[in-house]
Amino acid sequence: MTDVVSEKPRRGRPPVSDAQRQQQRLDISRHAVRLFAEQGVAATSGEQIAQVAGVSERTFWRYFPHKESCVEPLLTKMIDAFCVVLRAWPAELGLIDHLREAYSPLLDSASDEDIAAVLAVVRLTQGERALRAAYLMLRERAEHALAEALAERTGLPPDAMEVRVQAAAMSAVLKVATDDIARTTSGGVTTDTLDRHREEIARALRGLSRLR
Amino acid sequence: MTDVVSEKPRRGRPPVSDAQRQQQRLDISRHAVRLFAEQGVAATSGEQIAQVAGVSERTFWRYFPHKESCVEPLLTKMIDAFCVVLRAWPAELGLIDHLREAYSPLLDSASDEDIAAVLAVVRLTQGERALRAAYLMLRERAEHALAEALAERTGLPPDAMEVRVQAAAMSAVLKVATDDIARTTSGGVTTDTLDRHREEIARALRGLSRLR
DNA sequence: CGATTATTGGCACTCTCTGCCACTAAGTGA
DNA sequence: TCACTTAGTGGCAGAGAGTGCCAATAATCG
Repeated sequence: MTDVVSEKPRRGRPPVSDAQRQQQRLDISRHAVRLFAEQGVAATSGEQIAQVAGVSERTFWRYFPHKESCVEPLLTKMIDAFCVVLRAWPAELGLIDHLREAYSPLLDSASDEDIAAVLAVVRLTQGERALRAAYLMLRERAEHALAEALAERTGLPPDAMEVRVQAAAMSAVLKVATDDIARTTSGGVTTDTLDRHREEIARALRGLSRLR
Repeated sequence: MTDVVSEKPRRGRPPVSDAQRQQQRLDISRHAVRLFAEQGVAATSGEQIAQVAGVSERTFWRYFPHKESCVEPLLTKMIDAFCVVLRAWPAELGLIDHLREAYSPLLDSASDEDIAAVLAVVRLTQGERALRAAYLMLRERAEHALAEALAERTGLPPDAMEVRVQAAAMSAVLKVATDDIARTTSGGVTTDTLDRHREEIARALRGLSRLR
């Protein structure tokens, strides 16, 4: 017994790969978000989402423990992308400059439709309390990721007060900027939507440091 | 018709005063929070809360549209108190100094039991997702109040980007500090629990301004 | 193919929350 | 005091959210 966990003769049907599961979730997510936007969250039943997504209601509830978590896959896609950018933040560069350099590629990594869908969700959260709550939970998860990136950068432990405070502040700034972009971007997503978002973030970060 | 709204011959049973309604909500809230802490949120049914609070289940659901909103009255009591302190923040004083002067009276305005209950709730939100979501929603409501105070102080409109950003950042700092206090305060509430909280906030605010 | 394990779908059930209606409570003017 | 009017309460039925359980199916290996 050289390795406790590797002792796997592996018989029977193998579990579905994690990537495939994520893909399936994302798929259902897109359907759900469309319905949410068209009819509102309350008026969209789990049964209906399952139906348009082509799965049984039972499996739908297995993929999403709560109805509102349908927005999760789409939103985390965007938030995770931002975290990747953050983690690549070189020590010698200011954050704003780094964003200007690295944030644009985000446009390429996601389809226009997904970006539009994400903005639609954020816009929805302004009026739908349940969605807003789910959204805030996701942002807090992102806050932890942000704290880790910050910790790595500064050498402090990720649960150090200073790290957590700065992560929380940056996360809050991101939230405000994103809300603003979502609110003011009514129609389709053009190339400069994300450019505007990046500049908005940069501006907000500058505004933050002016806090006395 | 000197006044459009005052034209009220007022017949029939008058509505209960707002204060009375709040009191009733607070009352139920205390029962609910105790049950939540003892058994967990999921294991506590609306029927049970209604029973120990001495109202019918139907009226309970009228007072609280969602089970988790039972924590609202207790939490807003604390958050509102902080907003009052903020609104009294004189222009010539630094925030940290102002807190040191004005925050302590909070101790007098609420009973020890309520303070302990609030901390218990915040501690609960660390493990109970549904409660955390409700908590974050409340904090966001507080964020708006904070933005208004900030706007009044600076003369800017409350929806100006700079105001919203700073309010969001301060709100986030408050959240982190409160989480920390709730986590480290295991037993009873002593006089210096809030003192520690105040200093924690002050320290966090200083840490915030060090963000580059 | 047969054994084995993962995933799915169906069914029944509990719990949350709402609409509706009758009933009681608390006031008004006659 | 009695009608009258309005507000709040409780009961009941029902839709929807979500879960546990089990049978059916799918995927893999020998």
